[in-house]
Amino acid sequence: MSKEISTKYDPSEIEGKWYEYWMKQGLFHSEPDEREPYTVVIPPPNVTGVLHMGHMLNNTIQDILVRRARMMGKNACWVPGTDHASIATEAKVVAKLASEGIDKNSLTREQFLEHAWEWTHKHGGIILEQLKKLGASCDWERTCFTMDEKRSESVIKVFVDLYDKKLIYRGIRMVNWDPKAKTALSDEEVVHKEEHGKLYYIRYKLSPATPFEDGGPEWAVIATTRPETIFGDIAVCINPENPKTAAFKGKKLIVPIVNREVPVIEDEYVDMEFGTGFLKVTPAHDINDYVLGEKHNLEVIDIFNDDGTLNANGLQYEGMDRFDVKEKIESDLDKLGLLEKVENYTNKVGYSERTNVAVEPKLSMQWFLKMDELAKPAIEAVADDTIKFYPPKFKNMYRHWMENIKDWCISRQLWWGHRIPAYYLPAGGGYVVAEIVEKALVKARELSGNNDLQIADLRQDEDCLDTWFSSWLWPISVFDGINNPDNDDINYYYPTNDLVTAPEIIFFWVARMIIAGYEYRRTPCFHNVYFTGIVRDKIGRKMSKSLGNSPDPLNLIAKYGADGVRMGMLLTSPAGNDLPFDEALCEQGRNFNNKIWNAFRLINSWKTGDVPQPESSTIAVKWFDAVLRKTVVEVGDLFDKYRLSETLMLIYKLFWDEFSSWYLEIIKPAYQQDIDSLTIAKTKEFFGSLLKLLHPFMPFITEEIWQRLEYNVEKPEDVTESIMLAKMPESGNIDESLIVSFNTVKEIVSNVRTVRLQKNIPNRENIVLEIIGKHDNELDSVIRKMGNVSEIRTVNEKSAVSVSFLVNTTEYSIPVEGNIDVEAELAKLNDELNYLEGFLASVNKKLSNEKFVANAKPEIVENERKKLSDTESKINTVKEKLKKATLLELKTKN
RNA sequence: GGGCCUAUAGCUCAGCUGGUUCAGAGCAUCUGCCUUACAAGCAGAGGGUCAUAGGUUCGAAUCCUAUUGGGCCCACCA
Repeated sequence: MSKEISTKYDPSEIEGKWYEYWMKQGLFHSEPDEREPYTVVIPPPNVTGVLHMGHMLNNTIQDILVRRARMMGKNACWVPGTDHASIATEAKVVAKLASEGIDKNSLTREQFLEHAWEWTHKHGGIILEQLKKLGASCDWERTCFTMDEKRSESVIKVFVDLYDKKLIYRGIRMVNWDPKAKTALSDEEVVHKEEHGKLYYIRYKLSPATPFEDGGPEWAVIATTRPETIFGDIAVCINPENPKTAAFKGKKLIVPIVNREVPVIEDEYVDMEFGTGFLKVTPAHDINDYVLGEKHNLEVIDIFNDDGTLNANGLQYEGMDRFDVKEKIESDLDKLGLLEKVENYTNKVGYSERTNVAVEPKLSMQWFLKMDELAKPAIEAVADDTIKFYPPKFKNMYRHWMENIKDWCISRQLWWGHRIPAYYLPAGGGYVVAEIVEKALVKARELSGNNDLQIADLRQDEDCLDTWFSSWLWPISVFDGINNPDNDDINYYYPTNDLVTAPEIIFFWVARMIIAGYEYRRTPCFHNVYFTGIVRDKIGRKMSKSLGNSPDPLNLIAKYGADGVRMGMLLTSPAGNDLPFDEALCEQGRNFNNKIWNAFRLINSWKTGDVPQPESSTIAVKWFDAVLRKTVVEVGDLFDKYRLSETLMLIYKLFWDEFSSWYLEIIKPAYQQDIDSLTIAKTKEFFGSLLKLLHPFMPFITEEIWQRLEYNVEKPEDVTESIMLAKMPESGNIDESLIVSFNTVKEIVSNVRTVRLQKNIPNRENIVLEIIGKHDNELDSVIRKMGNVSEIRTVNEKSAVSVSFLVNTTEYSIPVEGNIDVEAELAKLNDELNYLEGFLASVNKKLSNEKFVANAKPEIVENERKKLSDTESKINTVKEKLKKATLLELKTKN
């Protein structure tokens, strides 16, 4: 190792080298064995996605947990994979086709899927390669895809199973319909825009069938933003509590133009303050009206074609576009004298993200999963902490949602996904559900009693399943536990241990996985859920592609190294809190890398010689050993609480402050002197322990230095054993008293340094330290070395010209040359006295308060008494100093 | 509108069941240093009425109530 080592740590070569080495050695791979398993399944990113800061954070945390578990002697297995993300991927493929001038609607399902697979193969898995740059220690041999063979089979199997359990049913539901693309949209694909529209006040005449006895009003006035939907009106609703509309209870009204007689119904849903208090009920074209309609058992009249024009229910308006009808009907109503007034009105209208046309609520037949029974064990598991949430505040949210859970609409009008295994018989003959079409045929023949039915007679449902319907099985399906519920992997690795994910998918994903876990394994699917925050930019905006405010993680890695970026992310991300990301944090991470690197350079440069161990080194070794053990305990506690930021900060301080600034400085031999063999051995051992503690956070640099430190090697091929296989340091007995007395030493040294700075005494210049009072001299060798003190002597009277300071109740004094600023000294002492006397007064006040002495716990009262005596003694010392200083001032003046 | 969370140094956060780890950490700032590991560094210093107003208590950053500000989730008003 005679080669010059750079003063700057350069991660660029090192990181790639070690990742390759780990892979080659198969260190990420796990097989069941007799060790305790530790399992994490990755939240599968979109198969065609690219790495963003959210992934960076999420996967860094997983890697930290996994690497630590591995070094704690567990058989750690982190299963990676990707999600087919039906909506997002299909949208991307549609857009790509459109850019080539191909309309999705012109393709058959098979043709489209061919394009989609092509796209998936081309862009798929890029993100997994990016994760490797980050250092993710996933078991890549186990990589899964939600649409690969085993996972698809699992999904279909579960669908059939739930259907057979009568938990899946078909039902009508309001979907967001895009009349231009002629497709249903998910809520996520709808953007709400403020729109300046109109509010129409329309007269609905009273039906002659239900007249007012004594000549009441001729009509009810109804305010609506959508007069074109009157063809679908089936009722008018009022609030039963509303006095303004009470006269119309039980009456019937005539829908204008349509001339349909509809009842006045009553429901609390109606806002008494809005409009006139009358609400027209159009169940087919408004979600709330639909709910009302269901509740009151109303007929549903759909008035639109798929392209947004009116159908036959629109009477003479049939074939016209919805927006044209709106205008036409306004003037027609006006002509009929049924339009009372029109007001300007601003409301929010949903637009299709893709085609930018107003979304039309539309009823359609969908598949649903009954949730209430399935949810029960999942509610309990979180409530009783069988599954723990970090931070726990999300328990409330979870419970609230789960207790009000609605049936899950699992069908999507998309092609990219798992096609629903339902097969329709010809001519309204019903349908059957089966894993494969051959089985479906058997069932269909049974159902119809027609043995001549052929596969070709069956028509498979066009829809595919919600993406989450495959991801909810993820912790089970990655171990093939659906298809082979008793295989070795699932028996060993399941339940998984920790899940790391974002709180925004707590319902989409986390809750449903828990449900599936109980339904298919009767056990929790994981024990702990760590919720990360949202990565935001400096001004607090969520990082997103559309805002363009997200740095490219790979660029950051190139700039600061993966270890640096990992540390940057971790420094500021307590569980569940948002992470205001700032590149400066990566800089801090990089700087820390450099610090570690240089500590290594220092130790590496020492030559071991046949010299005795200096007393200060003996002490330093004992002391650091104690501090290290103590930190190991604290690190364990923090990990148990998933307080990763704090853990990293703790190790950071251990390395930077305790190890580098104190320990290394104490044991550092004088220039060109050798170090003793005892100290160097212990130092390397300490450094190794520090590297191990740091490894989960900063895998690359720790491996690099570990190899050089332990084995003096430069090439990975020379390696005997990776740090990944090393055992985490253990705590053992901690010499607490040494830590305490060392802290006093630190304080003394720090004061000495302050005096040097204030009095312009260069560090290389020796000083003498005088002690007035009680002092334990066991650690004096450390004070000598760190303060560059030539002599420490106990005196009764300190030197006349000196600067002194107080540590605990002992006064320390440094004789200085020349004059000292007595006035400043006096002022300082007076300040100190004032403070102490004020403090004393407050302590006295407490102690003279009978209620305090009577009610407070004895140890607390005792403590106050101790404070009292300590403060009194300090005051005496300060007064003494003041007296002398005053004398001195007089002397100098004379 | 319903529910949940939150407010502590310039920034990001600790501060556990009220009382010496009660006002703390890192970063940033300021001062002095190119000291033979590291200027991506070393040594030192300053900085907060713990959002506001009440209350409980011998004692409140900590518990309660209200107000204000911030955030999140759900439902979204014809």
